[in-house]
Amino acid sequence: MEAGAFGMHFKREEEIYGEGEPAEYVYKVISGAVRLCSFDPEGRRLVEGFYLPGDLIGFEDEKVHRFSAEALCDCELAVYPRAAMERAAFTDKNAAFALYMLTSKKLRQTNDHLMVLGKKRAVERVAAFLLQMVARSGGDVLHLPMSRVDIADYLGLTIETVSRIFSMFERSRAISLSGARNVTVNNVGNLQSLAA
Amino acid sequence: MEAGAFGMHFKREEEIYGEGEPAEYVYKVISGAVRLCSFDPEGRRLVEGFYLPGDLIGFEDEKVHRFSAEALCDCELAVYPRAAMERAAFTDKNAAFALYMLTSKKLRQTNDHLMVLGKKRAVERVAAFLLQMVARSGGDVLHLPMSRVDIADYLGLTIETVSRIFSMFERSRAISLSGARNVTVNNVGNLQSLAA
DNA sequence: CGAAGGTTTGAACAGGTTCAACAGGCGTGG
DNA sequence: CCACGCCTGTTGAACCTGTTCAAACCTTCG
Repeated sequence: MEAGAFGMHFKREEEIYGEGEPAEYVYKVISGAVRLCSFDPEGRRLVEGFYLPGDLIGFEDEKVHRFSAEALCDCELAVYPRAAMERAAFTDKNAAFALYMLTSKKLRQTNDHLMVLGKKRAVERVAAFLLQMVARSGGDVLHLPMSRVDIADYLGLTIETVSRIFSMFERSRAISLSGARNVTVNNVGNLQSLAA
Repeated sequence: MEAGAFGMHFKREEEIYGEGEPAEYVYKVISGAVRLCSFDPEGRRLVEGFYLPGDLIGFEDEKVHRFSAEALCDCELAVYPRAAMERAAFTDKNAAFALYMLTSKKLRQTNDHLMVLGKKRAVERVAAFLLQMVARSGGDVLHLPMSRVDIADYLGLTIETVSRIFSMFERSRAISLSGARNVTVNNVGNLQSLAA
């Protein structure tokens, strides 16, 4: 998998790959952050997820990307030709097994997301989102790389609802805000009980 | 994969396996229908999907089932020991690749479900559900094996909303009902435009 | 045949959306 | 380096979709 890898830079809001394009490469986020999203026939956008350094994208598709990938901020990616990976998966049992494990993990994450969109109220969704960011960044002080629109489209809500709930959390001292994107989570337990 | 397979029968509402149980077997639906579901900490139930003859369940988990599987009606399943499959996946490149393809397909389905729960209105969700049933049964005359509660928990709605929308579709002649579970889809195009 | 559970329907309610106006921060250019 | 302008985010109020609560109606299964 390391063979043939090369680095690539993308600027803020730049498209890494588009929905429907042939899946030629797999990418690993080195620095920065990426969002995956897709549009329904009415043009409504769903954000599938956010990807931080260490995360892999582009492998979940078989021939064609079912999401578009966009840089949330300037970022650096390692790029792997997909053909080589497929070939490896087809001949090397370890590669194929690794690919299965990867897809299986992605499926697990998607199922969690499904539970959030299917059964949680707005407050629970936002709390779950913040907890997820805390867990992934490994600290209580967050600099969110994504906008309110991105969060809303990820949680199946509107920007107004997300914004209101951020404000509500700040009033209840569960979080502190300094600017819209700098969030300190003061009380993880509090959020956990809100996330249900 | 065929080696070591055996058949098993389950009665209506019987549990095939439970959430959290070690994933010892993989099952293929031979006859009848199955639902996969899981519960959130508050006890709210999400139905992950419905499985009809030919469908495979239990393979998407690594060690422990993340869903429980229950028989919607009396049904017959082919059972494969999971250990053998894992072993095959670990040693046989074709088996591992097949498992990857299977998981990848499941992931694609889950992403579609995600779009429905994240971005569709109630009418669109019910229309999408009916269209999916038409596509899978291969005919316009459906006998739904699942209750309104199951449909509601699958679509992230309440039984009342589902029931009302079925009635609405009947009034608009898009479908005909004879009993709650016998649905004839009269106008697929109509539903498609409603599903957005 | 009768009881129990599932379904339909109605009416009131509420959470989240929509529409609208304002505030604030950030980047850009002077 | 500051000021301006735009874009993002916040807040408010009215509205609407879907929920909740409640009652009647099947229907199906023992």
